[in-house]
Parts: sequence; C-alpha cells; structure tokens
Amino acid sequence: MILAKEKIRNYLWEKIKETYPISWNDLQLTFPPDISMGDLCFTFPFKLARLIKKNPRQIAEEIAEKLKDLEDVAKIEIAGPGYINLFLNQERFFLERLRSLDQSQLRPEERKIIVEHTNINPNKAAHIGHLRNACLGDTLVQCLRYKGEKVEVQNYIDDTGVQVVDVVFGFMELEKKSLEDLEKIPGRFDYYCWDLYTRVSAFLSAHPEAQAKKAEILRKIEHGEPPEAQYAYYISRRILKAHLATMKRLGITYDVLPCESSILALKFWEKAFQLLKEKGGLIYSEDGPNKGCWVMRLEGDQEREKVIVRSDGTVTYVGKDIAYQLWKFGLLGGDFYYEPFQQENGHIIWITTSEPRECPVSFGRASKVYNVIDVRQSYLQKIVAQGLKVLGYEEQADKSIHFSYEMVALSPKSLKELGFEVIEEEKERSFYEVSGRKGLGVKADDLLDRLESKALAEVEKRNPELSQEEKINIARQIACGSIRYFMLRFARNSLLIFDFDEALNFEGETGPYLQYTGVRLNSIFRKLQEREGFQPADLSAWINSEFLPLDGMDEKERSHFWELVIYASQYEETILESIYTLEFAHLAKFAFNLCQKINSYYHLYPILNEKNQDLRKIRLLTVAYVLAILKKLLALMGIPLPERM
RNA sequence: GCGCCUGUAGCUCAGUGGAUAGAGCGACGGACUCCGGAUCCGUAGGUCGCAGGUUCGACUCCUGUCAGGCGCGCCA
Repeated sequence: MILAKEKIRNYLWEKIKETYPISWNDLQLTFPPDISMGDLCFTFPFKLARLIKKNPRQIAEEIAEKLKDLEDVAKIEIAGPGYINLFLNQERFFLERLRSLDQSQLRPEERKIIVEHTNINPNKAAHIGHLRNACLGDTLVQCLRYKGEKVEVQNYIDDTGVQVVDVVFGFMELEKKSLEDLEKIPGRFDYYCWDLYTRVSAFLSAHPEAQAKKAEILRKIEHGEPPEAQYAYYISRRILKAHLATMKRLGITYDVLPCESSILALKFWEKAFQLLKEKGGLIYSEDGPNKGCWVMRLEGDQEREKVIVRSDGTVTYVGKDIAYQLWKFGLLGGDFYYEPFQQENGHIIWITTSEPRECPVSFGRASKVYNVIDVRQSYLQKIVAQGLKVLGYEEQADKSIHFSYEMVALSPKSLKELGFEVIEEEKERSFYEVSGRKGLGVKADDLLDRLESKALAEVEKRNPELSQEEKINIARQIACGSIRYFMLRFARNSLLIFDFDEALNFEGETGPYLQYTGVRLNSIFRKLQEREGFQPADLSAWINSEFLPLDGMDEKERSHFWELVIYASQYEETILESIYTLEFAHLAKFAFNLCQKINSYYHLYPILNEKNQDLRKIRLLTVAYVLAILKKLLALMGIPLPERM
C-alpha cells in the first residue's frame, strides 16, 4: 500500500503546504493501535501544535476538513488529543490491491549491488554459524532483486589462508599423505578435514616449535610452489564443492567465487599499495612498536595504528581486503580472469583464476557493496572503509555496508548432546562459542540430515499414500524451510544460542508453520477445482468486475476481513524496511503474523461449505490475496512451498 | 583501560517517540459430522535492569549507573 499512502500524503500536502509550517516528512502515516479506530493515522497535529501554539485537536479538525473530498478515504475521525484517523474505502482499496499484485511498487536505486556472503574457509565442513551468514545474505539478495536492483553474489574463498595451511600441514606432516592418497579419501571430505583440523590445532598448541614448519608451508602456498600449493588447491576446491552442495540444499547459490590465490597472483595488493602510498593513506612507521611497518590511522583515533604491511614486507589480511573492496567498486584498475566452476540449471558459478584467458563474463564495478560478516569483524570492516576514504573515495566508503550480525553459539544442553564435556571454570556460562578450531559446533549437513529425517517421519505419518520419492522431496523442503526461518527469526544483533529442541521444532513460530499455512490455502483451491471445476480465471473475472459484495458480511466478519487485508497489504513496506535496516527478522515476523491471521480467519469463515455466494466470493478473494503475498514472502526468505506436507 | 552491542512474561525473543507492551515455547483448560489438529480458541504469567532528564506523550531519545557479551594482534 505504498502508493495508496503516497497518494493520501500528496493530496493533503498540496492542500496544506501553503497554510501550515510543515514539511513533507512530517506527514507520516502510521497505523492506529486497533483497526476499529481507523486504518491509517496522522500524528503531525501534535508537532504543529507546538509550532503554531494551538490546540492539536483543533488543528486536527481543521485539517481533516481538507481530506473530505478524497474518494479513497471513506471516513475521518479525530481521536484522543489530536490524532487524525482515516478509514479507507474498503471496496476500492481491496480491488486496487488485488489488481496490482503483480506490479511491484518498489524501485531500484543503484547501478549495481554486490553482496558478499558465506565466505567459509575451505578447510572444514560448514557449521551453523556459517548458515546464519548465508541465510541472511541470501535473503538480502532476494529482497534487493525483488526491489529491482541488479545484484551480484560473491562468495570469497580464502584458499591460501592459515586455516587451509593447517589442514595441509595435517595431511603432510601428521598423516604423511600424498596428493594421490587425498584423492582416495572417500565420502565427506569436509567432515574428514573437520576432524583433522582440530587435531592439527591441538598438535600445534602442544608443539609450538612446529609453527616454523607451518610458516614455511604458508609461504610456499602463497607463492604457488609445489607440492604445498597443489595440496592447498586440491583441498580448497574439494571442500568448496562440499560447501556449495550444502548451500544448494538451502537454495543458496552464487555468481562468482573470488579467490585469495587470484588476488595474490594478480598482484591486486601491490596495485592497492601503490595507490595508498601515493595518496598518503599509509604511513611508514619510523619508530615505536610498529617500527618498519606501513600503518593506517583510524579516523578520530590518532592513538591507534593498524598495521597493513608488516616489517618483513608481507601484507596483512586487512590489506588484501582493502584491495578486494577497491576491485568490487572497479577502482583497482585490474580484473580477474574467470572460468566456470559449476553449472546447474543453466546458472554458472564462476571462479577467479590468475591465468590469462578470454572471458565471456566480467564482475565487480558495483555502486554499492554489502559485506555480510559477523559483528566481531566490525573494527576491521571500519578500516577497510577507511582505506577507501583516504584514497578519496568517500562515496564508495559510504556505500561499503558492513551487514553485521551476532554470532551463533551453543546452549549447554546442545553442547552435551554433541558429546562435549564442559571444563570446570566454564560451567557457569550460558552459551559456548562455536569453534572450528576446537571442532566445537553443529555441522550444517548434520543438522539438515536430522531435520530431514524428522520431517520424513512426519510426512510418513500424515501422507502414507505418497511415493517414497515424493515424501523425501517434501522432507527436504521442510528441512530447508525450517532452517531458513530459524536463521531469520532473530534480530541480527541478538546472539543466537542454538538449541536442538528449538531448531528441530515444527510447531509454532517455525518455517514449517508457514509452509503448512501455504499448503492448506493451496488445498482450498485444489478442492474447489476437483469438486466444482473452479478455475483461476474465475478469480480474475471477479477482480476485474467493478463491484465487490462486501456488505454481505456481518460486522464481525467484515472487521476480521478488513484487518487481514490491511495487514497483508503492508508487505512491500516491510520488504523495504527490512532492506534499509538489514533486519530480516521483520520480514520473517511479518510472514508469521500474516499466517496466524489467515489461519484464524479461514478457521472462522468456511469457504467450501458456505452457501451464500457473495460471502464465498469475498472469502475466496481474501484467501487468494493472502496466499499470493505469502508465496512472495516465502520466496524472498528461500522457504520452499511443498505441494502437500 | 577504550570502543561496540545486549538487559522486556518461567524460557527464547518481537516491539519506525504515539493510544491498552506483544508472539512462540512451556503450564493449564477447550474446539465444529469442518476447506488437513504441523491448526484454532481461551486462562495464568510484566515495577520493560536501576536512577535521573528531554517531551503534550518514553520500552523507544539523552545522561549516569549496575550486570552480561564481543572487539581493541606485525592472526585471519
């Protein structure tokens, strides 16, 4: 109802802008606390009262006069000390909304947007912490695309970092495995490395002298020297495939996979370093603790310096990130080469390479960038943005958005369920941080497997007549919907303390509840078709007629109907608001509330058994309207809608 | 020490300065020969951490304070 509100605001604005000291922004339309008080509400009389020293109620009455001729508004009431409550013309509004269901009222604002998410180190299996990142990131992508933006999804692969080095170390030094041996490891390679990684971490902390060997491996990998670099390549690619498969189970995919190895080989950092030195963004530290390093000073905090280039001349992680960020905006003056990494249903996932070749695609050059990274990296993300700023790219720095969110932790109960013992001094903690290093976490695929088998058991119970294949397919959709809703339902600043009972629940505020609602609404139309040959065309005929028999409803039903329609009509505002605040819990809650309302509605007002044709028509239209919106919302959240469940 | 975040029902969490602070879970009690009970309806449960301030109006903004978390590496 964005346009509907705009229309009323514009109408009033034209009438009062000359006579009252008021700005367009003051004319916000809010919702009264209860639908019986009105559909929309102006509160600006209170502000105005202060400015022109008049009673707000009197102002409200004066202004309400001016809205009288607007045909969208059926009634105006002045309430309390000066609220202007509007009642909309219900028939007109509902018909208009039904007819414009397929036309989005949102408009794009950017030339191109890059969303970077997932970014799992390719040295172990994905865990629930990574799921939160990917689910938030993908929902942002879907919402931006709905808004009409051109979006490019990047998943950064740190294939030469210390985490991969640890696993290379494990294979070479601890397991003494050759590359051929690695290729022979059967089954879930990411799971194998999950265990190996924790063994390496334990080994390294017990044998500090082994750090030298590790540093040597890192150096060789960074310079592409065999065989270490080949190990790293093999491991990172095989695990990357596992990660992509995991994310595919959740309906999440990517456009391009920029690799750190490519950034190194193509000397992106050297280019960025040159720029930073020229513009004076980096300072060479002559003495003090950072002697011999190139450092950056954080704005407003001259005390603290962040080392970008170490005294041995190597670049830190932040430095590489600045180069990558510059590339995303097309400011680096260089590009990667690309080759297809995977292909599915005609969609190619490209990966970067440093080997020159003809490329049919190119990436980057965005006007806005979202980096989906947990809150612990806030400081570093600030430095990355600062890097752009000192180069004079103020605008790009402002459009480098750190989409931060709190981490995922484990409840004490979940920890116990995973078979971990809590050490004495940590007994008091109410949560435990997920740690790949310690092997402490719930693997994404394990969680999905558990959800699928639980869902399958439920489907068996409810729909025994379906084929095994159908049942499995439904169970997969339920598992996916369950996780995706779960990862979205908490505000991003809220620490997500993972609990198995909660995550495996299919009742109440859960993904399956939303799916179930959709399935049942669909089944109303299916039944109607089976019994009476009802066709979708019948619906559009009603929508295109000039008349809706709203008066056939009694007072109680009419208010239920109207409350539902008004609520449902706010979906695009909610999408927009979720994008602006990066708070997709709003979107999730909105979908959930909508489901509660429609469930309650059709429980109260039967359709198939209703004899009164007018009532039947209105109820059907209402259900069709809500269902159409619910389908949009589910798609945005990546929650599949099964045929049955 | 400095910076950021969080304190709301027994538990997990919502709550663009606006009217009577809401959900889910858990507990208790109910539901139509019905379009699917993964549903619906009801009951109980709150000094919105504490104290000031701004405002016609504060869970929301400001200040202080207490409690918890996370950052502040020549790690990534």
